[in-house]
Amino acid sequence: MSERRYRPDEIEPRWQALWESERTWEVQNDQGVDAAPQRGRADGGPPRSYVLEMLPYPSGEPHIGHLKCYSIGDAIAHFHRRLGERVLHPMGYDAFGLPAENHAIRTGVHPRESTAESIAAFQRQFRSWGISIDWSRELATDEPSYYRWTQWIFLQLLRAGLAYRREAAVKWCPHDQTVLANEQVDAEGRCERCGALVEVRQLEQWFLRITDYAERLLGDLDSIAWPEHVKTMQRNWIGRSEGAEVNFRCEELGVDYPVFTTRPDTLFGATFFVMAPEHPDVLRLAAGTEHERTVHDYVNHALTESNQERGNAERPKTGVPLGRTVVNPVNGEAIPMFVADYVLMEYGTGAIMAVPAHDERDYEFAIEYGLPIRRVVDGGEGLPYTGDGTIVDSHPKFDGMPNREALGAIVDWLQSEGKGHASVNYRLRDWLISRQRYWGCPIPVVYCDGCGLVPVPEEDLPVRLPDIDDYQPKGRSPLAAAEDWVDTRCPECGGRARRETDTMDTFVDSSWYFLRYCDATNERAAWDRAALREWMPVDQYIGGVEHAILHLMYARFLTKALKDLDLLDFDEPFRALFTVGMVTKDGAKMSKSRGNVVSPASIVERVGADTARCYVLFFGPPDQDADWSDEGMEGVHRFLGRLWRLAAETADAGDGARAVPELPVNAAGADLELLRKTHWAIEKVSSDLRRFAFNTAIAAVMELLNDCYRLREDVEPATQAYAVANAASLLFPFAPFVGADAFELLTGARVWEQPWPVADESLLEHEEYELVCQVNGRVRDRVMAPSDAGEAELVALCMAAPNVVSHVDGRDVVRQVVVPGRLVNVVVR
RNA sequence: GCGGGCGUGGUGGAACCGGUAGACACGCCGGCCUUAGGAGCCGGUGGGCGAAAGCCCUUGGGGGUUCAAGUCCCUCCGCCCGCACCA
Repeated sequence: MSERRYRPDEIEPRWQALWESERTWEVQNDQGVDAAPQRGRADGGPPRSYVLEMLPYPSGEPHIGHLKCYSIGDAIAHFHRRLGERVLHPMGYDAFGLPAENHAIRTGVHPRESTAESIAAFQRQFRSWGISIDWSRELATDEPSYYRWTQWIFLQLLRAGLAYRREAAVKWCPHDQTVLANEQVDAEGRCERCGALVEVRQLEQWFLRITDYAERLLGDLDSIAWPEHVKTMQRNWIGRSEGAEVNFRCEELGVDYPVFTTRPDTLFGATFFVMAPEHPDVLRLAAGTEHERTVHDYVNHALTESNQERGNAERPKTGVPLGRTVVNPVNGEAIPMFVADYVLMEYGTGAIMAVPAHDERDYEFAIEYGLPIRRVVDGGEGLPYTGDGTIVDSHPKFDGMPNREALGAIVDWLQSEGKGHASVNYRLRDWLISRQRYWGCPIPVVYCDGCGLVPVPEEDLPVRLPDIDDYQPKGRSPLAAAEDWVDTRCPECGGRARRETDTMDTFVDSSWYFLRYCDATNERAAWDRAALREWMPVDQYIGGVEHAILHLMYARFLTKALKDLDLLDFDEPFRALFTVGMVTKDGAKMSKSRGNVVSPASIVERVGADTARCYVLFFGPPDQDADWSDEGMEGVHRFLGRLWRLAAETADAGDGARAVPELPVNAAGADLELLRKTHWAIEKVSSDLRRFAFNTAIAAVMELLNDCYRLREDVEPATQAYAVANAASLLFPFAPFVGADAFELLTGARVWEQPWPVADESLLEHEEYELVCQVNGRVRDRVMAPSDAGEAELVALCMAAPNVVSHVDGRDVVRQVVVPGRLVNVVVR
């Protein structure tokens, strides 16, 4: 036998070069304008599918997490291609963003350069990994040819009133010197990027009206095939609450203050009223009262506190009286007003009715300040009581009713009296997209002294990001320093105007890139609608669970907004989602500071890309976190070597006439056994691929290969060639280089041009099987049983099994449970 | 506190619908081949008792449903994730 060695360093570059020169993975859009074929249409050619992994943020070199994500996506893409579908599998880069700018601040290197360098590294490695990308559609969000259309989308939103500008209390990161979206502030009130404690500032900012879509963002979750935990996270984030809005009137000022409550059934128990320190009327209310000074001080103190301090539910409740009262509309009672920082301006109306008997926070406050507590729901012992019960001491109309029932009745009554109405509240806030940073997409508006805010005309797009020298954050956008750029003409009156100097949150860029891939080179429009009809929505989206809220919510929102603007034809961008688990090392997240980073490039250099790809798919279910181990990887490497060598040996031993092997007929003995194993593996890998069980799919190919080795002395050469070629074919989606090379050695053919193998039903069946014989549920013996045996025959076989006989041993047989194809359980007493 | 998930050999994991627990791989042990091997091939490997046949135990703990439970139900323990002063 010749000494053949598996040499990934020779095999892999050869196939890379072929796929690159032949542009193997490119797909064309249909050109016919009228055709605008619907996806999957019977007469529209092969079915299509759109397989997409989240685009990477190019910073430095790709890491193992990228390798895992793109190995998953690539396996799915290959599988669908070989099932006969036309697969769109593109790639791009989320190239704007803070890290590149911070790097520029440190080194002076322009973000465009460092980003381009990183993109080049990603391109190199994606090719070396053999990811089957349609490179003709490649994009980067920092290219004017891309962000031109990001700006165009902004203008459409602006015109529709979905983008707006207002002054607001916003989250400000003192380190990065920029405002942040709510979503970019973590639970401790820290900037998600740099970890600095976030402050609150009043600033004029751009917002997108995502709250208009809260109900649809929530409801449409039911229509998409996403992991339940991601849907749950989005539901929590949207935070829908049903209740009522009720007006409390301050007679002294003649102003109505609406409050939102989820418990209108407890309205009669309201004994005081609380406003948030940020409420615009707080100072006005206190003015002229003896409390003016203390309110002023309290509000000032509250506003300077960090979110972290404010957000701590554990600390004692504080607040001060406003010296005013409001009237409870249900009973005409005047109750005192307070300002307290446990009431949030961002939620509801910034004011609450306080029902200390039935709310823990109000209770705590009432105890602290000696306020009356009035029970109106009879139920469990002790106060506060937040459970259900019977309404008491409220109003003859409602007393005695179960509180859930009273809730609706009270809302109806309020509504008929004009004192309130049913209402729904959301936790979701409008999306703040202004960033006082340089490396982002310029917001395409100008400010004219005469005309005010003027959108840049679409024909003048893109508003190009100018080059600057000084990236140092100064509390306003570094762009403000580019005077030549800021000074411009008003598109309406031609007079002097100044450009908007804030840039957009990078999440805007990544909220529509999947649309651009469908028509990536279109210079006249962001997309041709027919191109979107061909590919969208994405059939399978793949990416890290860390984007469960931010990116995935924004992309859904923008898709719905664009549909409402009649710019596309679907409501949801991603039909199915798969979330990729993290790769750790020694149980911890890989990081430079820990020194536990596994570099894909060095792994590929050492053992080849196939081993690296197969291993990240083999070492556990892909949606779970998994720990990297070099030893585990060696096992996969050995397996690939075994496959390749057996393919080479089998080819060498043949007569040189290579062809895709046909299924050998009339096989028996070892030949039949190996053919059965082959078809078992075909079935197993196919079904495992459909459920993203790559680890068990690869294990099935290992089993097949183990049998090829075990039986190789006993089978015909044709049988062996058939089995090994199928092993290579099944492995191709996970290890494309070895898969293609081994298959070619045996057959002379290109494996990716072969249809995915189909298991032969007759080979999946056996004429007999091992029947498990149980006595009282415990396995006592195993006997061979004919596959077509009836229940009576199976019982007889089982009862005759030696070890069953000894366990039954004259005891009474109560019953026999037969599971054909599996077991017989004899129940004795 | 609310919501979601998880707990299986020395290790990563498998068992998809309640039906042979531990596939596959790592590690370890043994054999073969070789001048040599950190190469390759073959075999063994949950724990206990036993010469063997076989028996007993075993999926975080306890209880239950069932002919049959890793899987379903209850309960407790531990871990992970998301949300959280959200009215």
